[in-house]
Amino acid sequence: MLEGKYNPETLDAAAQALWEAEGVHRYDRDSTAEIYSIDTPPPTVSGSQHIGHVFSYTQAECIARYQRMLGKNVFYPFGFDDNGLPTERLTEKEHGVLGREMPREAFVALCRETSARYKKEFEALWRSLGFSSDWSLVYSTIDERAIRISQRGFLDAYAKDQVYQHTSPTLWDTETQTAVAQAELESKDKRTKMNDLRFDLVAGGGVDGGHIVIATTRPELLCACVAIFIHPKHPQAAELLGQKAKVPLQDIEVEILADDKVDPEKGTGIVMCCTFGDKTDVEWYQKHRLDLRQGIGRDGRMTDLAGPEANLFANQARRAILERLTESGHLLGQEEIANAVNVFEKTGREIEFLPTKQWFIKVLDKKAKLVELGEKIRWHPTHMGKRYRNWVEGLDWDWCISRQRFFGVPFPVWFCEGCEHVFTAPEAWLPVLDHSNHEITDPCPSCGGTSWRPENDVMDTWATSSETPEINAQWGEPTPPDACPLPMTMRPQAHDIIRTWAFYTIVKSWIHFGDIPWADVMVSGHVQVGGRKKISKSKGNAPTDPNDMVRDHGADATRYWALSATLGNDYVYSEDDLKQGRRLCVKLWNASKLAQTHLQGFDRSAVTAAPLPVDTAIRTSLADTVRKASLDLDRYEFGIAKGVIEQFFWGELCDNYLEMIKNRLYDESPEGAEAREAARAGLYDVLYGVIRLLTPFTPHVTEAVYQALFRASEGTTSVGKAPWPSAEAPEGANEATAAWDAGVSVLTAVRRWRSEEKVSPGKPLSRVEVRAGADVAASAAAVAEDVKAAARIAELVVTEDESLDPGAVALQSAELAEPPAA
RNA sequence: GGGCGGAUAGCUCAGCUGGUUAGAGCACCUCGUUUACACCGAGGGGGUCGGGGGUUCGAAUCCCUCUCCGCCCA
Repeated sequence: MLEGKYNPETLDAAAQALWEAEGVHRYDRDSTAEIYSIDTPPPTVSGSQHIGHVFSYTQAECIARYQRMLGKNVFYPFGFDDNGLPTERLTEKEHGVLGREMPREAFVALCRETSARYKKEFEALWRSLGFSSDWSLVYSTIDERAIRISQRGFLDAYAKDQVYQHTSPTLWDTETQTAVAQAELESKDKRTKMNDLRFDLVAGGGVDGGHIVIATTRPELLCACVAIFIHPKHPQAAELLGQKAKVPLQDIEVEILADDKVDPEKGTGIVMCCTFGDKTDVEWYQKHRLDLRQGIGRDGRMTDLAGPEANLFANQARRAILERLTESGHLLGQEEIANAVNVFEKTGREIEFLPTKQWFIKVLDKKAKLVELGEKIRWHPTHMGKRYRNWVEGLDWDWCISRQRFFGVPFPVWFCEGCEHVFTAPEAWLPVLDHSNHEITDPCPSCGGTSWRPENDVMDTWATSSETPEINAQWGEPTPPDACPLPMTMRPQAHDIIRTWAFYTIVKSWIHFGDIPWADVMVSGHVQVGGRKKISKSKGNAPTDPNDMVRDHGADATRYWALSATLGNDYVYSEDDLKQGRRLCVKLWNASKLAQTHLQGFDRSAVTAAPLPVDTAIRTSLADTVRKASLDLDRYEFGIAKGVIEQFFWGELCDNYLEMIKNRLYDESPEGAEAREAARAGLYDVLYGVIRLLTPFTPHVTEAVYQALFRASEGTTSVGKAPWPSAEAPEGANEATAAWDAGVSVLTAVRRWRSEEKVSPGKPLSRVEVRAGADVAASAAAVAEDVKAAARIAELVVTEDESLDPGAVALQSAELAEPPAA
């Protein structure tokens, strides 16, 4: 029974308890139905979830529910991305420790504890929103299965020659002291000084009096200067090429070389090359086979090469050496400029380039193939595919996957101490959690040595999260009890990580299977706050906490908000949407309570009465709504679908149909029995239809209605397992709809008259005459009784007026009924 | 500088394979408690669809251009 007012607090909990107890959302491993699998993004366990998570995850959840109601076997797992740097940094912050300053085992244990705690919190939020995930399929990227599959993925790539180890200048973060990948960079505008420095030219044995001027933002790197470059077409090129210059304050003479990468417009058109100030330096170092003079160490401090500035951090060294350059007269000028620098997204620190040995996955050699794969995938909205393509085409580096960190998936690899030959773990050893648990008994096949050194680096988080389809499919596992086939059906994710998560996943899938990882990608937008600002943790401008949202507005209203956007578009947070969602739930609750009073003891299967035109018309409208909503949901446009459904429910079912059938419903006389039965059947059908349509959006309130009014007769345990309603129009749809339209036109005319004349809708009218256009005049009679009921008219006269448009109605006269005697 | 979006009512957004007087919700104004619902109902005001060109019988919709905003890259 539906009793009292709509109360999401009790109703949400009851629905969720039912789903849990009945296992409603279990993936059915024995089913032969078509599988719809979703590669859910495992949220990063890095502190707190914000409303952006609720926004995008709910959008995918809506699709899961829709597909399930279409009869598909929905594989909808949940995962958590808890390995890697984000968890390390959270743990370091919470415990006031530094991973590199404590024993590795102890730090890893702390990380595990931290991630387990947050995981619990995360799961509680998703459950409170009514997510229809199969919680038995949950994974975490640091659990044994994920590690095993991640390592299997690495070994597969290694065996296929898709992974290599290489010492080269690598993107390096000096705060976390690890290599990072291109995708983890952000560019930031910084105010800095461009310094004009005098470099004296040397000829023969010494300075000959001539000099050149070089502009640099990084004078601290003078100690690492290895060459000077000039554009071959620079006016001074002919005279300077082949000469040498003395680096100010350093005991270094470097050659002046030509390269067309020098921008002749920038600075003086002559630049120094240091190892390494930026990416161009790296390119020149490799192309011109320059010396290596490493000025900055792994910890961001200057090396001994810096002389007096050794051990200072780069920015301190910059100040110090500028003082010395001023004193020595080498600093000729300074200008404040805005300079775009690359920083590591996790720390905000400027990236350095350090020559270190790292593991790389080959991507540059397969750009064309990756573009092609991207075109095989259906991107929703389509323009997101262009972003992927744009990223792939702009790649400059292979994918560096090794990190000099602690809490991550170990490389299942050892090196021969004698010859650095690589030993890879056999399959039976996976997961390799601790290298010391395994003993290599064979001698090195290359040098015969017997001493092996484990690889202590760990894999970057993305190296594992790029394997989520494989983790879901339980790729390579001995007995896959609930695996889904690959490629999966759909990947939901936000647009900012197309360049990372989507891209890396496609790379891995290509390497492992030569195929796409999923057929569809559903790309959601971001939540913004007033003024189209990005929500960011650092600004602390999140309008609300997701848990508060659910608590204050209910799960369904929260979902309603998230499902009000169009796919891929950023959406400004608005509390109005939450209120509107709540209103919809209240409306559905109240309409259902009305239905409940009239459907007591009603047996749908025993109905013999023929439907009246309005009953057929509302069924027709329902079918049309189903058709439209399905088309939108098929293309992942949940927001449009929701609008269509809402319009049907509120604007047609509540505002007109319920009003029109009220008299019939309340009429318990024997003469009215048949008309009443037809009305009850109509009410039953359209309400049952509309709660099913709304279930992907507001599953809790629709579940309450289903359990109270439909479960006994329909049989299915949950509305979430009920079949999606049919889009097939009933017999006589066209005539009925014409009659309905005529009736609504008359009804609207009477309502307008009441409003203009300030006559309460409740006051009965004894007689109303309207003039009507041809169409209305022809059809109105068929629905006259129901219109009279809704409009509270005793006698209705419709006269055709050829001067009116066919669908128009003009009220001619209306008479108030005598007020009842006091 | 390049790529991709966006700019429509006070606010948040639909509409954009060109075609009746450009829509919705909220907000605002007027009226009204009928036995599902005042978290309601009825009615109403409010927009030269960012600016400027062009194509067309006809443009919010297509083309060009400019301005501003967001994301990604350089």
